[in-house]
Amino acid sequence: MSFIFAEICEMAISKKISKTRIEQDDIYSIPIDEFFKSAFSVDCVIFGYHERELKVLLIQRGTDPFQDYWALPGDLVYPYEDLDDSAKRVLNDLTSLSDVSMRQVQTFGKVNRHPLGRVITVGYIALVELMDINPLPSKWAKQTKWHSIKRIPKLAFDHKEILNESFRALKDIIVAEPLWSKVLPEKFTLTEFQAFFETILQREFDKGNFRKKINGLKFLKRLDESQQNVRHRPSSLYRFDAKLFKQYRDKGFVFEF
Amino acid sequence: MSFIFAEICEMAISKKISKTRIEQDDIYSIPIDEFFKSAFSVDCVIFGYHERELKVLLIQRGTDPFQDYWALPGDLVYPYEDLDDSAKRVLNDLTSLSDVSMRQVQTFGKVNRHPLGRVITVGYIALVELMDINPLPSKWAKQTKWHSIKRIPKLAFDHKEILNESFRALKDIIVAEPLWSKVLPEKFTLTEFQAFFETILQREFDKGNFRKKINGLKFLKRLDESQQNVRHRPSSLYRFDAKLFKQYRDKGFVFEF
DNA sequence: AAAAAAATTGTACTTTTTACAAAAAGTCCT
DNA sequence: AGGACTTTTTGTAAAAAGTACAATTTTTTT
Repeated sequence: MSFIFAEICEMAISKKISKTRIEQDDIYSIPIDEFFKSAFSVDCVIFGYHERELKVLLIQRGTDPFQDYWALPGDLVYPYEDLDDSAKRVLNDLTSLSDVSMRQVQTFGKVNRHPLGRVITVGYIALVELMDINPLPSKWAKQTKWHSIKRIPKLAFDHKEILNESFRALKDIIVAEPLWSKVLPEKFTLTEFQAFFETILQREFDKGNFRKKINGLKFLKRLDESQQNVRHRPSSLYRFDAKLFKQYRDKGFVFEF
Repeated sequence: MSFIFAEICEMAISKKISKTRIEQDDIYSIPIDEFFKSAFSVDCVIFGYHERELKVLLIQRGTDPFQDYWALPGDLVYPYEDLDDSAKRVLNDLTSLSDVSMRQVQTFGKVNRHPLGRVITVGYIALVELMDINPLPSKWAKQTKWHSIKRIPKLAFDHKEILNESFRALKDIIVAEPLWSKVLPEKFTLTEFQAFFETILQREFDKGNFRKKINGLKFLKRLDESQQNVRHRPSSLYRFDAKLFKQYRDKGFVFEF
């Protein structure tokens, strides 16, 4: 299954669906049908993490409006589809990932945010390990590419605003949700663990103090193994225990940095 | 101007707009128009605070579906209306308040959340001083009433879930936004200030330690006045300085309890 | 004048944070 | 083998923040 938003846009242009907007005060003079000449979409901010680098998966639009602009992947919500499922579908179409949870961030509903009609869009985010993914080409996009969060090009529609809010939301979420477990290797060092937070929160921590803070968290289980093939003192490896973490979170645990 | 959602529902029943749902996998077999047979609404959780009491403004539905059930006030988003404005309109229709900011919380988009068709709804919250308001009767609701947050009746649609998420969001927001300034008298005592947080966060603080924590916050300006007509030692009065608070917040200030 | 009520201040103790330093455990090079 | 080097790991002392109360103050009421 693949995206159809672009095609609907083209039909909208030719058929002039929803192209005229009513701007009057007497609500009763608006035909009932007008309330249904609108659509909702989802836009997905897919963050990719790999070795201290945070990137965002963008597509380059192949059709008007905003032809050739970079944009967030997204699509209209299907009539028989739950909103959350719709975001999952977009992710799956683009990356073939199916077990990644998408998290709702915010809804954007300015009247003129889409030039072809009334489209309210819901922003979703996900965080994935960049190397797990081979972004699929999509017939309505010229290309699909990872962009460093530090160098985002001009984006179509209000996608820059959506991205900004999403990045802010990501920072809030990683202190409460174990997103690192989807992104770090199964066995990881505390330095890698720290780097994850430093990259996303865009600040640095004192090594000793960071360790002290996470020391005693039982869901980070120290193994009897060490790093191999490093040219310095090897670090102990740790493993994430999802069950124990669940207990922590149920009691209200969040990281506090 | 008044609500029309109920009327549209009735027309939907009689005309059977959107009553059938497509449940098939081949997206291309869905007529394009079907994508536009959907609507979005806003639902508003209007919290009212007054003297250590937190309430929610609910309406009792006068029409099907969910006739006689209590529900959150809400309406369809008009075709020419920004999403945020739509929430403001609902608040204004109900309370005549126009300068209260509504804050978006979350969007609810399950396919079957509305029995008459596909309606995605966006939840908004506001906090107001209960006594400032004389809730207006509305012709499509049997009555409008404040309900204590501790005794919420069974609600229509998925409104209980919306309310739960909204209350959680309110707790998050009051540590960052000066909502108390909309709800406390212009000159207030530190005890009143403390009671505000205790009521909404549903926990108690030590008097002395609470004062210590907010001591030195320059946006709480101690006045040369005291309480009058109390049967005990009168408390000093304080005033909120919005300008100074803005400086604090711009530097990332939040209350931490 | 004493009692009562709540505001306000103080105090001693514990815990957490912060900034650094020192020690440890490997590899690399001569 | 031994020292240089790099990074991990542990430690430590001072500062700051949080906690649980107790004592004091200021007013009204009896």
